[in-house]
Amino acid sequence: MPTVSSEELAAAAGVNSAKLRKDFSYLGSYGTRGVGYDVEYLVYQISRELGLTQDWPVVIVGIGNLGAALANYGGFASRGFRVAALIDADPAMAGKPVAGMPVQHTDELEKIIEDNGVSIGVIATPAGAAQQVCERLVAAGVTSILNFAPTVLSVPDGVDVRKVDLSIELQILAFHEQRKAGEEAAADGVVPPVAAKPHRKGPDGDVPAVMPA
Amino acid sequence: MPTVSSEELAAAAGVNSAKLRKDFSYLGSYGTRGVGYDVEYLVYQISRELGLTQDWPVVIVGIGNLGAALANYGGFASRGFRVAALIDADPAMAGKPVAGMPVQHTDELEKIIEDNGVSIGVIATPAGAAQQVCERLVAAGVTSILNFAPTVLSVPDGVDVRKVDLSIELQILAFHEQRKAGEEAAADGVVPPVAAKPHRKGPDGDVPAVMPA
DNA sequence: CAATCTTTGTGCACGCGTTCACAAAGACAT
DNA sequence: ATGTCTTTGTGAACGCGTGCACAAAGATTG
Repeated sequence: MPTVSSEELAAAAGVNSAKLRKDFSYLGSYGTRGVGYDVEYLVYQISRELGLTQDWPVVIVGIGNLGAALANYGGFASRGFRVAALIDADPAMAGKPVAGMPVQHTDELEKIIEDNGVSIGVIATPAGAAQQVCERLVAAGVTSILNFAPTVLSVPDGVDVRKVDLSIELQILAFHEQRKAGEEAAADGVVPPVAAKPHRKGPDGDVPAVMPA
Repeated sequence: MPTVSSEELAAAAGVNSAKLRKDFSYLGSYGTRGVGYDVEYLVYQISRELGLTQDWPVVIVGIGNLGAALANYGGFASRGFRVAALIDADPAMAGKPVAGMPVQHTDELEKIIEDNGVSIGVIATPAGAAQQVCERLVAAGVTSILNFAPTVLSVPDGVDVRKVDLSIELQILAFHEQRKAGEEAAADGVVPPVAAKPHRKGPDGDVPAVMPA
């Protein structure tokens, strides 16, 4: 029986082995003392807990470049997601195949959601259309929304929204890039604009808490 | 002179006003006691610290659906990012206009990066090509990489990589969706599969620490 | 100019998550 | 069967970030 120890997994993942064992114990995944965790059982437990063993039908609304990219993205199927439908407001798109699936018109939205028991919707429309689409999704029974449109959606209680802003990640890179440049300049004896007057150091001594590492 | 107090900002952002003041004090942004912060100066300070006032030329490699979506994304320009070039390995794409800009062939990669002083690269290629593209970017002088390809990139020290996995956000939604369903079932007296044997509760009592809220 | 009022900047304490460290459990060898 | 060795599961301690609370600063008013 193939097994792994918490120590091996921790080293591979770069985390503390005790934390890993605590997290596993939360799942109720019993390991065997002196041996480790049964790999197969562990994979199953984690998959189940994360919802990977379930079938999650999702609809993608707004089949522009981003919507098409999402429809073609291979990572969904392997994680239990099934693209139930591609929906777009443009009548010219209707019937057009994207990722081997015909695009359907927004008029069909409610019917599609009810017929497929969809509870997760992806919004990849322009910002202007997002709120309206959101409301129709929610009214039709969707309770989780992944929003790629650059707008903050307002939803009733009980509905989860996650907003993905593609430029935020770039922002973070630029922030670090800037401080790389600043450090070099400092090493050269030039005062960098950013660190010109470090009035006070943050709690971690360098990076403000609001900025992800 | 228009001003804001930390209290107002904190209420608007839904955070603690003391934390907000601490973060501001890190920036060296002096407020005026009894008055608050000068809005204009504050905006400038934060923009500068975050790198929004700088010009960040970026290249996007891999102009498929996702690359095109990124090229068309409006949120970049307003945050100091300038798309210096779109690069693709397909010779048929070369010269084709995307987002009002001709796609250039991978052969030009090194020259483009050096000519434009690019230090940030975006990889939107298929998984198979990502590592190779990454190495060429790094060799040409790029020190920050935003990776959309579903692969873990290995890079030398001093190079930052941020990986964006579009399915992770869906995963998180599905996780919460699952526990919503579990709670309903529990309320109905049915034992949900997830919470069937909660051997041990996590530190926060419910959600394991590895799962974002 | 003195008194009062508002809001900042920050020391201090509390709480939470991570890590340490070890007893208990089970495998494996003798 | 007994002892040894490995690895789990978890209580306890440590450290860090968040929030409280207040003194200092400056504006504003009489």
